Amino acid sequence: MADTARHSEPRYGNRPTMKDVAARAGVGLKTVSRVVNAEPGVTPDTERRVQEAIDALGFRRNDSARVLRKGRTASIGLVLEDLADPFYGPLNRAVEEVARSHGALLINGSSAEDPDREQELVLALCARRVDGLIIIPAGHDHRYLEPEIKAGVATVFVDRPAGKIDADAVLSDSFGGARSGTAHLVAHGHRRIGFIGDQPRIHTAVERLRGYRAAMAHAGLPVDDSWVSLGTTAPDRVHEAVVSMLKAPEPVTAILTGNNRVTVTVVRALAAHDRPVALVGFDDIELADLLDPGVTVIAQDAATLGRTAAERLFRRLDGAADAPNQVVVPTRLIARGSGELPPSADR
Amino acid sequence: MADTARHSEPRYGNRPTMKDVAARAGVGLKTVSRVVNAEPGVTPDTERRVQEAIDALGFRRNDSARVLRKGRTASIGLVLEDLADPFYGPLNRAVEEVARSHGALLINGSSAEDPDREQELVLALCARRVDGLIIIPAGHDHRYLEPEIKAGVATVFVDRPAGKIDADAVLSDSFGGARSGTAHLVAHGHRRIGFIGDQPRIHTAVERLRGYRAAMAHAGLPVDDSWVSLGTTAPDRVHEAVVSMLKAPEPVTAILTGNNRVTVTVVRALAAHDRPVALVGFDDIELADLLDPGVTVIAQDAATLGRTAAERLFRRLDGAADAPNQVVVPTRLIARGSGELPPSADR
DNA sequence: CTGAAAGCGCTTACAG
DNA sequence: CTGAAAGCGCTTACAG
Repeated sequence: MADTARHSEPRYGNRPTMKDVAARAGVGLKTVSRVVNAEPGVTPDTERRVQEAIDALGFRRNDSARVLRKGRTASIGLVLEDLADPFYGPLNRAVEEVARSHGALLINGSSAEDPDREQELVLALCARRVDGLIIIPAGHDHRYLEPEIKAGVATVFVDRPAGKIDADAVLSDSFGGARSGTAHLVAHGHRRIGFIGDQPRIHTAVERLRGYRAAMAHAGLPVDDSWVSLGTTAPDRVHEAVVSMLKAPEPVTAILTGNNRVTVTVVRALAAHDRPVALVGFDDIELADLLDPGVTVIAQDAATLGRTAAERLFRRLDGAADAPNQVVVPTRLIARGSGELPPSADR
Repeated sequence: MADTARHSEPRYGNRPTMKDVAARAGVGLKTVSRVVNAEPGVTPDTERRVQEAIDALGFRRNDSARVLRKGRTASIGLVLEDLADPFYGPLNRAVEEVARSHGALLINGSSAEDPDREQELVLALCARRVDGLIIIPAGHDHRYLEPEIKAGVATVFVDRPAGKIDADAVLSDSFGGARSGTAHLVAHGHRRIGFIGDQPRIHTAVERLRGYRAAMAHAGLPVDDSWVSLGTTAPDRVHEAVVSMLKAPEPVTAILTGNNRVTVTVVRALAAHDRPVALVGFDDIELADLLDPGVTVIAQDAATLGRTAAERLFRRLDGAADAPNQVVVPTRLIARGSGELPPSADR
């Protein structure tokens, strides 16, 4: 009764509050709260009066205030590498669906493969007090997250593991996938096989290289340094790598690529090449079956990756306190033609 | 001094607050606030003491509480159709970049082309008091948003216009794009051209159909009912549409598709067909240049769509109060072969 | 330079 | 069935 109507500074809006509704309906604040939250213990008549006031004023509960009092924000953060990368679309959507089924909203953003930007974004999300975080890490040192995790922010890494901290992670079987893709090429008669991957500071790039090397070693095949190229996925860089591998005195007869962006560029480069070169790509790509030859790939299940990570997160939020663990999601080789080409006649 | 340490209920965490920091540093709350927000008027010595307390406790400002007091949440909502659809990836990312440059976080979600889900999501975002909304609408009646917009939630529609309310919108030139794509096919000698589009309740689907019809009319060509098929983008549905158009006594010799998902299915269907059929697709698709023939498309600029919408939104938030308007982003025809095929010999 | 009080819009824990 | 008071963790507007 003391401080009724001191209007606030120009904010974006000037929305009615529960206090306004209470005043208009001639009831107490708590009664409005009961109606808004469908709590029992309100006579139909009172409820009707409150509801009328709500409708007349266009009241909508401010969940930001609610959240402050309740302690949970019912929101989770998802930090991925690039919202525009089609590989992450299904992962993003899968996380959203799980969040939705738990009544939580999804805040997300791109790290742009920049560790500083990742940290900035993650900490901004912590400051907003998201209940949990799902992170596709760009950096390799996540000790900055320790105080947050200790303070109760559930965190699950996906696609790549956390660096220097012990945390839940859901990963694709990069090593196994690359190994089986390479073995597939070997089985089709190739002995000089190139590998073009992403930057070596990216975990999956290193794992896939390891898988490639393991398969080559298993087959008793040497790996020439010039057959391996790790770097950015910029088309120019990848294109040069292809050209140099094919121009060498002992040119490769097959190539294994480290991810979808590399695959696309390699397909373009090979289309311009005179001699057929076999190709197995990591990650499935749209229309791969319609190219000539169809592109043989090691497909990851991005949706399963996202769903598994989100389910793990909500289990943590529901109190699961077991030790952090890693889940590995299998990959699947899909033969479509490019990986089954025989080596072209040795010069 | 009265209510020092009454520990709260089990929430997710139990983080230190400014009060804790103040107590530990032996200063007032406001002094902590000054240090945390880098406001002037704190002696170096005091600042150091506060900073030490912050570090020791692992304090991080609760932006949720800050936001409640300040009135702006520094977050915007983006509601699109499907986070997994590659068409929306670049749009999503473009919105994120603009938001980021304004210090705002992005909350987003999928409507799954369901008007009820759209409304539910939008209102949840309003309850969180996002400063603004960018919406790719699924529904056709947005009057439910009127109280929110009146209350100050800036809103920009993108890709499709709002229904039954006057609001900013940023759209692709669907009509013009479809018209020029159709005219392109006519110029290459086609007279029986099919159109396979999305569901007629989707604005862009209708506009593209209109563009198709306008071009046909302009060329003095009749349009047989059996040449037009609107419906879901489910592969089965689209496949059937293709088959039926090609089986007719007067089969079409060219097809214009209404979006990327339809295009992909049509490409697959045509690959299995004996006779070449010309194709122009709405939306560019990855690897379109590598197919044989390359797929001629009407490319939309999804990133420009997103960037333009987000910039409009922040201009509104900065006070721009001019009447709602529509911005139309041009499309671009990219000839790659499939749209330049001549009509195959008349039966 | 520093801090106590009031308030942002809700919910919690009580008391009637 | 109903509501006044206190509090969530900050910032605002003052006063010293």
